[in-house]
Amino acid sequence: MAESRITPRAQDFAAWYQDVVLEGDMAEPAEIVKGCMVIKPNGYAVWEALQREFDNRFKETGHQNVYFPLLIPQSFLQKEAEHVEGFSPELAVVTIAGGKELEEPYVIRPTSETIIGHFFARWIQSWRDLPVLINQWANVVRWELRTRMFLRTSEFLWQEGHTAHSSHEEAFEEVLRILDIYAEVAESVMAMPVIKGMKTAGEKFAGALRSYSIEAMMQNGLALQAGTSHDLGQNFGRAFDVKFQTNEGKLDYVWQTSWGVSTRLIGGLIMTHSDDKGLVLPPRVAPWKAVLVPIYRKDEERAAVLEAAGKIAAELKIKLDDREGQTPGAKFFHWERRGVPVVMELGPRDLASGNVVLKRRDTGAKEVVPQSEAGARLEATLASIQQNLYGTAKARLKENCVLAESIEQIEEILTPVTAEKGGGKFVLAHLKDDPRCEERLKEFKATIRCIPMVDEWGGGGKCLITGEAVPQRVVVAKAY
RNA sequence: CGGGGCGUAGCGCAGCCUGGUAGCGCACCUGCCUUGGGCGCAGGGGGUCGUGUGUUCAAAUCACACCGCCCCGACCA
Repeated sequence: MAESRITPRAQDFAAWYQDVVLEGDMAEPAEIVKGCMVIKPNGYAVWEALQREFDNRFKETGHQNVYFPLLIPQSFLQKEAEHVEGFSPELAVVTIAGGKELEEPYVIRPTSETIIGHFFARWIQSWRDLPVLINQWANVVRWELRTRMFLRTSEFLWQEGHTAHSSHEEAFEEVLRILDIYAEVAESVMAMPVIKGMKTAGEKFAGALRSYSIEAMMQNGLALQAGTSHDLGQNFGRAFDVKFQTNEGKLDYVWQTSWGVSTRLIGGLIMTHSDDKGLVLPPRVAPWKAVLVPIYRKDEERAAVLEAAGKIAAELKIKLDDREGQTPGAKFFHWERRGVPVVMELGPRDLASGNVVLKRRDTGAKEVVPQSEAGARLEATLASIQQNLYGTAKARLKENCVLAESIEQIEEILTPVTAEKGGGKFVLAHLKDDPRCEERLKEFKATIRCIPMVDEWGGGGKCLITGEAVPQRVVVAKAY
């Protein structure tokens, strides 16, 4: 009967996640292409919603979209020492094209700093050419050993912003401006609370001076890096000879930034809100805000109900599920699994009373409202769902941020944590940004996720490993 | 890439040990009937048994190799 094929979260979180993705019709593994996935309409529509939100904000802050080649000469990667070292293991390389071995192989872009650096050098001569503020929506390939749909696949979709500035101050402002945009979209659109912070030297982008990220907490307590913004300093400017003449007539290398969010966000969205019944989508990213299911027994009812339902659906701009041969019950389950925020019902009883039934996905609560107020009630309910999802996620994040005063205590908190079993926490502890600390944490598979930009955890102390004074606590967690 | 599991109809599985030419449930199609949380009955369609090689009179079944997926580990958005 009403048997959910979705593994309960408490039983196996990793299996639950996969079930939700599949049952929610978001994506499926591209079993013929290793480590890749097919994003299905219900999943791609969420990506399009996110694209719109980000793209609008990028445009509002002066960025323009561009497109650079998928293939990058292999030698380009090697121009920045740290960059090549960081990406080499995961590159896919094209060595043959047009039936002939290439003189110089192309790598399929894992990210575009290098090829963009090359063109920046051609475009930029004077301080008057700066800043350059561009963004591209693209696919990238990083050969991953272990993949999970949306969270880590060998090919994924993202946006990568690349900017060049005449001063470090200006570049750094850009880095933070973008990080704010990422946090704002995550929280207000995706209803996914995040912690903004700086990455440690060991976790930063290969080739960057400093990296910043937003870190979200999944329902199993694991951390998910949901967006990154990098201060590249002059590293790529030097590597690609991107020089400009200052207004004092001197030559200097440009100061660059790069920043990105990917389809991984969808994985984060799923693991933040969904439940044992399946996908739960915040209204602001849901492909369908509401679906109307008509209910009827006899042919006379059928005609009347469908006519009224069609009118309501058209008026409210929602989907009418008028498929034949499916019972209403089957339809309810269908849309529930797919995360539709509100499912409305209209049957003979409602026709007689002039009402319509609204059922919200997050709480499962049903409400009967007059048809004349349906539009207003729907809007209010959607707003309430959006708020409720954020509130729940925010409360979970708060509850699962805990303090620790020794490395053993951190270990004790995080050791039982796994992706399947959950139980994860964000442990706030005094640790220095130092390889010795990260080595120790690695023993129990935890990492310093970030050094929060806003310290809500009581300021400085002594590093639990090195004993040196540190200005604030850092976030330690197990992560995807 | 190492360890473990899996691969048979769209999905979930049985059959494999003990070789003899493929079956069940759901889904799908047709008809009737039903429809306020996964209706029912009757009839019907659909499978290179992941791929390849080998053993054999005969391979889903035995052997070897490869591919893919899932979980665990090392590497990462």
